[in-house]
Order: sequence, then C-alpha cells, then structure tokens
Amino acid sequence: MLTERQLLVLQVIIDEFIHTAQPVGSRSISKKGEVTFSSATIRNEMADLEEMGLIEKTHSSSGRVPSEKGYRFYVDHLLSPFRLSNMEIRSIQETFRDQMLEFERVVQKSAGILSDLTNYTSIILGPEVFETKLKQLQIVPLTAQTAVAILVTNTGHVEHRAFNIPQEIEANDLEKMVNILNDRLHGVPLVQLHEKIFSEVGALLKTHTNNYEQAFQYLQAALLNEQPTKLYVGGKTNILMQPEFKDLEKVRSLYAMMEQESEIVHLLRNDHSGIQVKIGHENEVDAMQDCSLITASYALGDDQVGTIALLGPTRMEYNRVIKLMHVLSSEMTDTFKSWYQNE
Amino acid sequence: MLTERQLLVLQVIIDEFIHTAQPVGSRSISKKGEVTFSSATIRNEMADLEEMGLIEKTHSSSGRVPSEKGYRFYVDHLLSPFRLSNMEIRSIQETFRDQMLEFERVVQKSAGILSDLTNYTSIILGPEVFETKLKQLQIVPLTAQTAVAILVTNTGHVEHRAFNIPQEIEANDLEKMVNILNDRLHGVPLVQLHEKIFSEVGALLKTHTNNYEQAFQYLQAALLNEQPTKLYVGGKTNILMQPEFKDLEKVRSLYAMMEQESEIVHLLRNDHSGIQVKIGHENEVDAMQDCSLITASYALGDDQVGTIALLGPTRMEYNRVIKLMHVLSSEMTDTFKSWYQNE
DNA sequence: TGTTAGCACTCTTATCTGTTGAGTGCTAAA
DNA sequence: TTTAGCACTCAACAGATAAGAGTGCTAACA
Repeated sequence: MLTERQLLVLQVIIDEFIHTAQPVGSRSISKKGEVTFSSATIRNEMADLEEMGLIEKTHSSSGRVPSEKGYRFYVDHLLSPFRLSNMEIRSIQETFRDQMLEFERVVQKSAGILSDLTNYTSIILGPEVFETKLKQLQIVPLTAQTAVAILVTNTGHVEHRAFNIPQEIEANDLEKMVNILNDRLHGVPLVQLHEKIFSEVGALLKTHTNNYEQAFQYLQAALLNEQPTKLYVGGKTNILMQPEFKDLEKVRSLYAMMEQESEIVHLLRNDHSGIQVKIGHENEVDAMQDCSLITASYALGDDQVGTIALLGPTRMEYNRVIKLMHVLSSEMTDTFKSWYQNE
Repeated sequence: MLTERQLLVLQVIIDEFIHTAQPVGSRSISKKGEVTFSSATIRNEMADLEEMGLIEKTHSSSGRVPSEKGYRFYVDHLLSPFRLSNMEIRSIQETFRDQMLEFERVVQKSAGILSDLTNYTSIILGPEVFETKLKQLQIVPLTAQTAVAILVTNTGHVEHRAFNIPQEIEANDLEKMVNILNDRLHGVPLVQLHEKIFSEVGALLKTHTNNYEQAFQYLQAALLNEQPTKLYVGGKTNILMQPEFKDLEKVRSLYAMMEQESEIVHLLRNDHSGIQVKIGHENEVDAMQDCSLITASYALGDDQVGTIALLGPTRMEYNRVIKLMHVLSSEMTDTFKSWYQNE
C-alpha cells in the first residue's frame, strides 16, 4: 500500500514525464509547488516506488520514468478530472452543429476532430451490421450492357456497384426482379439478406422471370460482396511528431500494422462498454509496445455498437484524452439517436 | 557536347547511384564490365562532367553524385529502354483482368499496383468533370423527416447525400420534383447542372409544385456541394523506406504538403499529354526539393483527361518507372474506353 | 597526344579519451 | 523521520587520433 506522499511523488513524476518526455529527477520534483519536502526525502520515496515496479531508471544514475505498471496505476487511481478548454469544447460542438445525416460523414468528422485535438492517431470502427436494414434497392442502367445496383439502408448508408448485364437478360426482367426484391426485402437486416434471398424470394423470382439463375447470380455478386466493417483513421501522421517515434523503424512497423485492417478490427472490438485503456504490452501486438490504445464505444440505434479508439505513445495525456473521448462518444451517440427517434 | 566516353561515365555514375544511394568513385567505375579505361582517366572525365554541372561532390574528396541537371540529362538522353519482368507484367494484367465497372475502383486499384511495384508514392487524379453526365436522380425516403438524394452519372459514379425534409413539404411534391428533374436533366453534364436548374427547370418546377423555393433549396444543397476532383493516393508510407528520408523533418514537411489537396491538384494537372518528369527544384514546392514527380495522363472517354503521378526521391529508377507508368496509363485508358464503346 | 601509375592531400567515419553535469544512494547529523 | 552532504555513476559532448576512400596533379609511357 502506498502512502499519501508516495502517491503524490508518483503523480508528479508521471505528470511531469507526460509533458516533457524526459526522465524526472528528485530535485525537479522538490521544486514543485505542491511538494514540501526535500530532494533527499523524495529520493527515498523514489527508491521505494522503484522497488514496487511503478517507476524505472533509464540508467543507473538517471532520473525516473514511469513503468507500464506505473501508468496502469496512474490511470486506475490517480487520474485527476480534467476540464476541457473552451476552445476544445467549442470545436467539438461546431463539428456536430451542422446537420449531418450520414453515418460516414459523422464518423469521418469525429475521427478528424479527435486526432486534431489530441495530436494522436484516431481510429473509428463502424458498428457491426447486425441491425442495419435494407431500405431500398435500385438498378440504374448505364449502357445496354451495364448498370449500377444501388442499395440504401435505413441508416442513410448507400452502397453501389456497377455490373455487366449478361446478354440473355432483358431489361424488363431485371426491372421485375428488382420490384420483387424491394417488395420482399424491405426492412430485412443486411446480414440476413443473403439467406433471405435464397430461402424466401428465390422461388418467387423463378416463377416470374426468365433466365432467373443468370440474372440472380449477377445481382447477387453485385450486391453482396460487401467489405466488412469499415475503418476511419485520422491523424496518421501525428505519430511522427511524438519524440518516442524519432526512430524510423518503430514508425515503419506501426504503419505496417495499421495497414492490416483485420488486425485492427480485432484489436478494437470492445465488448466492455465505457472507456478502456490498454497500455504498452497489454496490447499484445509487437509494434504497439510503446503505445497506448484507448477505446470507447458509441451507440447507433438501440443495439448497434461501434468503437472509437485513440493510438498514441504510452506517455499520453490520459486525463485529457479520456475526457475528450467521453465527450465525443456521447456526442456521436446523441447524433445517431436523433435519427431514430421518430422513425 | 559530350564525348562517347563521357556519356558512358555519366550513365554508369547515375545508374550506380540510383541503386546504391552512395557517392560513386572513379575506382568502382573502372571495375564495371563495360568500362575499359583506368580510374585515372575516369577521374579526368569526371572533372569535366563536374565542370559542366552534371555531377557533384558531397565534399572535396568524395565520390560523385548526380546533380539535378545530371538527372535531367539522363532522363532526356540516356534512358535505356526497360523491359518489365514477367512478374510485373502479370500483376498489372491481373489487376485489370477482373471486370471493373466503376471509375473509383479502377483508379484505386491502379494507384495500389503502381505504388506496390515501385515502392514510391502514387497519386491519381480524377478527370475534371466536364463531360460526366447525369444519368439519373433519385430520392429515397428514410424517415418522415429525412431522405437520401442519389445521383448517378454515365460513368457509373454514384453520389449521395442524406438531408432533412422540411415539414412544409409533402412527399408528393418531392416526388413530382424529382420526376421533372429527371425528365429535364438527363444527359446534362454535371458542371452545367447548377445553371440548367436555374435557367430551364426552375420555372417549370414552380408551376407544378407547392413550396417550390424551400424544397428546391434543400435539394440543391443536398446535390450540388460536390467536392472537386478527387485524389487517390497509394503507398504513402513507402517514402519512409527511402534512405534520403531518414531525416524525419523532411518526411514531415512532405506529408504536410500531401495533405493540402488543392496544392497537389494544381501540381499534377498536366496539360502535356504523354509522360512528364519533374526533377527536384523543377517542382517549385519546397518540400519536394529532393523529390521527382512523374506524371502521365490517361483518357476517360473522348475528351476527359486525368493524371497519374508518382512521387519518389530524385534518385529514382526512371527507366523502369516510366515504362511502368506508360503501361498503366494505357491499361487504364483501354479499360475506360471499353465502357464507352457501345454506349 | 591521350592514357595511366603513383603520390600527396582532403575529408568522412569510427574509436577512444577526458570532461561536465545531472542524478543517485548512503551516511551522519538535526 | 527528515535532511544536508558527499562520493559515485553514467550519458552526452567535445577533441584527438587513425583508417580508408577518393581526389587532383605530375610525370612517365605508348
């Protein structure tokens, strides 16, 4: 168990290190306003803190640096509540002020504002598509051989895909088919689309159109090869500003990791609601040894959940960042909620 | 005027430097197979080449490095024709093999393959929208208050935007309006859309719908705030691999530049058809002092032209890269051409 | 006259050395 | 229990030295 004084010393060390990125010495601690005892006393406390594994030396006569365990303790027990500046609050509010009615736009903007305000890299993960429902299906012919299939969801999301119309199919048939599909599939969740088409609609289509198999196959290819959940990244280059990444090799491996979308998705999926902090090695991935990842969830409708995340060095302004993500995730949730209120 | 031997020496120096990134000394040149004379002779020739400003020393007793003027000369007069490897040809062909019918997809893939094969950064600029024509307009209601406006062009491009329906407007009116717009605006080039709406269609709409101004205003806001030409970038992080960018400051300023889209668009717009090479300071922009930019154009339809570009260090594999861009731009042009053949 | 061998000279790079300063740990006194 | 004082450690910096790569020049050679 830590004494009051040890807590104070630990807090000062971490706060100091977070904004200087330099090892903190006993003398510089003793000069802080809230500290009333001498550097020698502090040295003793520091020795104890080091023994407990909360701080480390970079070499035998250097100042101290927080260890991962130290950060963990700091995040769990020492976070002082943070007040955002007026400027920060204003720029968030401004972002959400203008009516945004598409999911993509909201998320894109959120990622942007988050990385701008933190100077770290923000990553936002769309919700799993469980509850997104089909609103309308549409086919727009372009030429005699080509057409665009368009799919609109209840979230205002639009997917589209151009495709070739095989010669055997008449425009007439295509139109019929779309009508049937629209009729039968309206309101069906996207994840069930595939199965529903086969089970319920297939037979119906067969009786009404010629060349059913062909047309159907094409349509399906056009509509159902959707990418999984999308990632929105902001401030990728902010990493370059952090002194801990002056080593190009680290930057490279981090960027390499970020290009593996599936990896990231896996990393971010956050079942815990609320805000979660993963520090250094808690992240498993090698390239993230020196990074912390903070994730928070937002809600889209009643039971769809997405994740917003922030990637920065372990030496992160945890209190500010956590507050910021809190504000942002509820701002996002509110925005989305307003869409569903009177559906 | 350069002698045969000077040409050979210059060629060897540049070729060598391009793939070692190290200053080239007279001795290492004399050891090359195609060189039959001694290092002393080469030193004399090098002195002459330096006098002409084609090569430089990094310090008084170092080997030589090509100057920008040297690269210029190399690109203009010394480029040996390059044969792409089977692997390279195959991977390009494979990219274009599967039917792609949307502009975005083709361009995205092209940017990807170009940066992958070169390890530089590729940038592709869409054509100016002069000739893209409206194919169809559509409005899909989402809730009582919101709807998505969808615009399809003859190139298979789909724009969409969700918007609020003001209470004063009835769904009925909206539908009428869209019908009129579709009727009148089909085939109109996008750039004229704005003007056409006002001049021709406005009056017509007014007589047929209530609350004309309101509805109209909203629709316009939803459809016409298009972003200008889009940029597709591939291999942004490849820059980190180049030894000339081990200095983080350079990387940072280059990335900063790349974030200014308008700057890039301006830089790339390439009126010259064919391939153009800009070396180092020929690029004006400060951050690109150590870079070369190679641009080529591709055709979309009869008179729309876009640009593909490659950004790398001045020490670039010019012959390979130029060949590659040649192949790629014609591959793109062919793909697009096939769309218009039997429209 | 063009080419080449040889040599003195230059400059970079790496390694070693000594110095400085920040910071620690320990001891003894308050 | 706290603090002053002191010896000790180590990183960082600045010269100094040596090795190596490469040049320019001169003189000899074909």
